Amino acid sequence: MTTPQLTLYNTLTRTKAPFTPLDPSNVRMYVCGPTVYDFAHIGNARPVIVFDVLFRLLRHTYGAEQVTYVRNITDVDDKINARALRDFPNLPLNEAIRRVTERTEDQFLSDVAALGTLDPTIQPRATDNIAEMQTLISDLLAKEHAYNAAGEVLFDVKSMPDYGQLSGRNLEDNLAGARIAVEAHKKNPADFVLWKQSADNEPGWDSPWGRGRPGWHIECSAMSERYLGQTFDIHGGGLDLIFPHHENEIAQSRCAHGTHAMATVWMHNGFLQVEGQKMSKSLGNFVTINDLLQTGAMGGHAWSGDVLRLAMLMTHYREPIDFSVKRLDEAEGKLRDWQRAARDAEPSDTEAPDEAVITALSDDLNFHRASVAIDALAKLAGREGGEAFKARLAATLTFLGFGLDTLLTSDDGWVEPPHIAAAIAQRLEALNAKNFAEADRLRDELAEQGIALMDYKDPETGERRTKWESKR
RNA sequence: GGCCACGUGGCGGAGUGGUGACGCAGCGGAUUGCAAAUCCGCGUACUCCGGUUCAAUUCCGGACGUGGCCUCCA
Repeated sequence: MTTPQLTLYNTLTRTKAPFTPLDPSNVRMYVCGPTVYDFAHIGNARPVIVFDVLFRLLRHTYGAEQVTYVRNITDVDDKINARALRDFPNLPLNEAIRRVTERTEDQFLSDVAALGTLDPTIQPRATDNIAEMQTLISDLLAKEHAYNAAGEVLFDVKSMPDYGQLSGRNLEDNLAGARIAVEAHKKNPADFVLWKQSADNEPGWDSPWGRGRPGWHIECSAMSERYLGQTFDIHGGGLDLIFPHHENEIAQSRCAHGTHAMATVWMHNGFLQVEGQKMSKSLGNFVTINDLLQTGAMGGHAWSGDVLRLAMLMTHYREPIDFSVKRLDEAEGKLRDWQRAARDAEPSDTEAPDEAVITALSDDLNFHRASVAIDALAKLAGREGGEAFKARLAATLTFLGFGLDTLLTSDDGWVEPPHIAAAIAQRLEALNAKNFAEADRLRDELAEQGIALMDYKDPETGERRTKWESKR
């Protein structure tokens, strides 16, 4: 079977087009990662999950060793400084910052691992790439795309004739907005900082322009160049990064290198609301990945990471999502159906994921269409003689980053709490004595604990058996 | 104010210039001590107004609505 042609929507051209890697033996993707100052929220999880699916698809299409995926860790930022001062007021600043960034980075990595994501090939930190950033800034100054003013190095947007291509805005539009505070030392209000000076109580690095720290966009230009080259295939992130972040990355990289493109395809995931409202701390509906994994912040109980993953993928990545308990319930039900259907699949290293799933994903990551194919597969797997379908279903779920038994309970040697086994045995005794009232009482008692019983006949002996699952 | 997305049945969500995808929920049936699970069956939706067309939910224009960006933000 031939591999379907991958097509992707490109923000740069606002169209969907066939994807052709610059070098099929090394397909290169860069995704903007977290700024490590606080728990990642559920909105942060979306690009992580979406681009993980793309990473998996690229590995499937071009070969696992032929894909390089870089996701950075931003560990220099004024929000980090503020957090360090707040949380560790008695430590020296550098030590306090290190505590904040290490703790937050560890939390992020364990959160996203729970979401079923593969590790990116490389996860560079901004602070390990300061020298590279300085080289870029020097190049920009040498080519007169940047200037030094009031102790800052600024990018001169007027020096780039086609600035604004990605976001579809021009400098006049930006001026029309007129809400940008015009700073006197800027030649143009849209000019942005490449390097700024640090006070003694701020983190800083020595540079030709004095002790200071990098601006907000330069790190991605530096790290993508270092690990992926001056021009690479795919650059991804959230919708909100189109402007100014990605626009300015493009400006820096292209002007420094004299290239006509930084990345061929620019992909942006849509935004997310929580229960129909914009997520914000003031509304009190700010939900972190960790809240969902560990607490009852949404729906009164914790959720499995792969349920969060499916809830996120149920909607096309470019569409807005209303993240809600109802959605999570639906995702959990669907994933449980899939896991049940794949139960007892023969383990196999050679079984390939379902072709219809690959085809659907190859059409600009149409995950929902893929899930329809999985539904069909699950139905076939559940039937008599569905062994081959089971194996393919299991391979498909694994390929997509879902667990095979995270939602299963009493079957497959799942650990059964003794009190449940005892109650089930008692109930079967009552049933054999035709004492239905007592049997129903026991069943209700378990139901109150969230344990749902299901009776069925043993296929061999015709005897009544009872299985259970936790039900919320 | 400028720029950019998007508006499909109770909900989620594909897709298409011409016989209502699919899932969840719901309803009916089989099965069951009763349930659950499972299986079978059931749904005349495409924001509004114009235009193009033999034919539009699908193409074009406008209106309205929602969301995003223009300031750190996934």
